[in-house]
Amino acid sequence: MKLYSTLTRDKRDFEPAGDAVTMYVCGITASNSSHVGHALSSVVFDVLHRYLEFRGYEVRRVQNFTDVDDKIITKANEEGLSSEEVAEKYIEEFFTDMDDLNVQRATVHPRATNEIAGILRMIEGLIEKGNAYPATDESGSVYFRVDSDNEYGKLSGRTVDELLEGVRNEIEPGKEAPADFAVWKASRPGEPAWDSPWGQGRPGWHIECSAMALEYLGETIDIHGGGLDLVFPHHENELTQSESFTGEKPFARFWLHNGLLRLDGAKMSKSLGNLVTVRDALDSNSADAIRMYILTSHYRSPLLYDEDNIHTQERAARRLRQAATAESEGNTGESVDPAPFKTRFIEAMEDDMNTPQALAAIFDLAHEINRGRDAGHNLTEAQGEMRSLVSVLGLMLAEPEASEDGLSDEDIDARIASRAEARTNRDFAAADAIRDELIEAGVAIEDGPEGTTWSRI
RNA sequence: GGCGACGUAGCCAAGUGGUCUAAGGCAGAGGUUUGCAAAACCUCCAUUCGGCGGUUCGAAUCCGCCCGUCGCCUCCA
Repeated sequence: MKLYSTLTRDKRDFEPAGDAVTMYVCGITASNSSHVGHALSSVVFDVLHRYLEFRGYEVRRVQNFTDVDDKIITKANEEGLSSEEVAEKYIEEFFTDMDDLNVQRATVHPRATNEIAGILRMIEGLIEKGNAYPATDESGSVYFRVDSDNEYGKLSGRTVDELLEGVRNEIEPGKEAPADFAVWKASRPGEPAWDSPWGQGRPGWHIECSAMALEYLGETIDIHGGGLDLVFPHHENELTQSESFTGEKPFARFWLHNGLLRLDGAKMSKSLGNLVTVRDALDSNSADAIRMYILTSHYRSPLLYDEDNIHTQERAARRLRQAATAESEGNTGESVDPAPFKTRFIEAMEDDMNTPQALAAIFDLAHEINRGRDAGHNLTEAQGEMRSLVSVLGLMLAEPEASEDGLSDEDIDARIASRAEARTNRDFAAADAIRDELIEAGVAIEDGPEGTTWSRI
């Protein structure tokens, strides 16, 4: 499989260094409900995980939670809760959202606050090696000395000089140089805090990920993933900390970054106030439609959130569902051969996870199955293969469930029976009225040779 | 200001030197089927890839300029 790495800026053949693929994906900061941008990133790496397993690899994926940071503390103060309670609430919500999106759990979901010991070991090691130093103003914070790594900037393609050309560079007291960043933050009274050799404090954001990757995946990991907005400073800092601490390079063999979701032309983010939460999206769209919308564009491209465009995927999803459940009307002895479509699917996925092409192959297979159905060919093998390929993309092709205020299955069956009677009596006006009523209630019906079937839409 | 990405049919979106007379989805048109529909199937739907030049036997794909959109440089998937 070829994958594009942000570090080398090209596509390269990917093989895991060890027996299992080790993958670290940056998770959320548990200070708010997850939005569709988080869903995008999670779906992308979920599909990568599923595909690698489909190709026979064992995958060890770690996705962390940042459960202590300034925003969580602010939120806790606003809501009169503890930091832990806020984090717990949004972590649970994240899992519910992701379950509903059919995103599989990572192998491990570590939380920063459970990893303090490893974080402290790492900071102490960095100080010993001269890569970090306690704040010069004795505040109790610890900073990473960017100057100690002459390769700093290699991931984001920036030099320290360029970074300093940024508009604002307030030099925090206690820093030796403006580009240095905190690995340990001294806490103020009332904030969550842990004991350390430098006093009470909490870990800096970047060091958490370095420590958790080391703890659960080792000194060198195969794939590091996250949103494109994390390249700088988060991943740049994580990289320099990890390589400085372990002395092993590379920290990550492949750096994968998904393109960002935009809304009304701007990136979806809390600070801009243009959020659509995962829950909002799931309230008006099926998980399959949301996943298909994400997967019809390449993962590295930016994606514009558009409710109408997502909704059109419902119809596309239905098309696949129909093909997967179609029943052949004859028995010619011939079978629909899925092999060429499976080959196309694999070739597409092998090329830096080209899910739009992979989906195109699935749609063509669906087309072939439908043709085979009309021709009376055997569909069993093709439909089995189709379900297998579709599941690599995490699509469920499930019938929509009955909504609480909708008609029950029994109600629907009863109405269809009345309609059948009306049709037998050639009272088409009455029959059509029942059909319109069912459509209004979200039930589509189909008259076939063996009677009427229905499905929720 | 610095760094970078993108501009393909009505809409979404692959493709990045010849297999492109450009995938797939949605929408649309005609036909088969149907009491009528729906779904399905068949056929059609960009001589063209923001504009203008250039390189090349050959460019949507490379180079230059221009126009337009967007991202990062600060918390962010």
